[in-house]
Amino acid sequence: MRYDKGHKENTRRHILEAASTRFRRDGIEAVGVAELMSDAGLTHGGFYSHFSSKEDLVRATIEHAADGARARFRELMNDAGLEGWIRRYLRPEHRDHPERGCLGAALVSELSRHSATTKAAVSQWTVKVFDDVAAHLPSTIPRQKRRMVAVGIFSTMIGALQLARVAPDAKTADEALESGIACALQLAGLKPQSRLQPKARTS
Amino acid sequence: MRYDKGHKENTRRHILEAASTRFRRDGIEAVGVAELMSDAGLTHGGFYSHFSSKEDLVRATIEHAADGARARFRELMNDAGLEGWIRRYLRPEHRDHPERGCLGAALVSELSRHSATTKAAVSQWTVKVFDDVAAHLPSTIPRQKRRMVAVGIFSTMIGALQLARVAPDAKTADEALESGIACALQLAGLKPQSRLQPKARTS
DNA sequence: TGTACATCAGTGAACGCGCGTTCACTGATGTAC
DNA sequence: TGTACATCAGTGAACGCGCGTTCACTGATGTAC
Repeated sequence: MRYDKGHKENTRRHILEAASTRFRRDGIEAVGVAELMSDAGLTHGGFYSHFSSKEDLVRATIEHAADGARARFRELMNDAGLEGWIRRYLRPEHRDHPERGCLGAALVSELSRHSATTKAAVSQWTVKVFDDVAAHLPSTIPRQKRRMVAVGIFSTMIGALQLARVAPDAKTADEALESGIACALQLAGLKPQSRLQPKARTS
Repeated sequence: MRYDKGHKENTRRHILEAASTRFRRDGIEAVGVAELMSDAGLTHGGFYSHFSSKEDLVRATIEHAADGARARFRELMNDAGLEGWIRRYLRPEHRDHPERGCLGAALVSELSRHSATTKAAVSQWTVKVFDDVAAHLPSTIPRQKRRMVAVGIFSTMIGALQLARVAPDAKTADEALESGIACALQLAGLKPQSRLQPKARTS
């Protein structure tokens, strides 16, 4: 068969989305190219007409996921503000479904061992997160501290989510999320006296 | 040859130490059993008289590393206090040498995809860290908030270290560490007005 | 309008390789007699 | 004291398997004439 204009680009996007889900769920190394292509409804041989190597796919997946994440970040920040974003990032559904969540939290320690090019793709995304968070901090945070606070808030969030994911029981896992929320809010200068329990939130 | 009493236990410890270093440097999945045994000066066949599987080694390595980490934590906490520990954890040497540093920071996102038994080993360690940190918080932190603050501080630290490790340039990487220190200290109620620069520290 | 050819996304067999694991074996030494 | 045997940590060849990557091929359709 011969394909529509735009067909190949569509296929590429399908592969990227399959990779994004699989990588977050199982880790990069644990997922094979053949498995991935089969998820996208294709056979493995065609992979190399889309990407030059698996590592190239990893880089492209990070960039693809970062674009999506940033768009969702902005939407949410407008709807629910910084506090809403923090609570949403650290809710139990996010902990329990890494395959639909933050690629950074799912893969950061694995990615730190990848190529400089791949790490640069991650870092371009984290730098944007820092900027976005800094821009939404309350005006009580002095200008020269905003970036530092933004980096600290995101460190707390990504760390708390990962600790929650290795917790062996619900109590420890919930505690990690709740502590992350309370501490991130405190750093942001929001509700320093806030209750420990996060509000129940739905998507 | 026939071996000394205690020889086998010694060999086991050598394997655990080789695994601990290699896993932190390259990730668990990237390191083969044969490679590991060769690091320990042995051939791969003998591996299974020490461990029932690679996953069993992973669990044992976490427990081994946790014992060492806790001993070092206590020593440092007595010498330098909570602030000293935070600064030491987030110093550039730790970022640049994961193979000699915190196993949790190096492997947490990979470990979240391992067996429940393995995750339980990680979590037993994190729970002890939380207890140790909570016990060393200044008395200004109210009793019922201490544990939450301890969890938040460690989340910030482990998150900041990982973000520093994916940073593509020295400036971004240093910023992550410095922000982590400043925010961890603020959460701990230590020097909320502290400078952004960490003190230069040596081992 | 009809025919021959070019295009090119996707197919699937095959490659060399390293993985985790198994197992028959080695050989130095302790023990039984 | 001397000899035969048991022990057991470690050896290294071999297993089946799945990996990333390559490549000759397919076949539906667009294009040239």
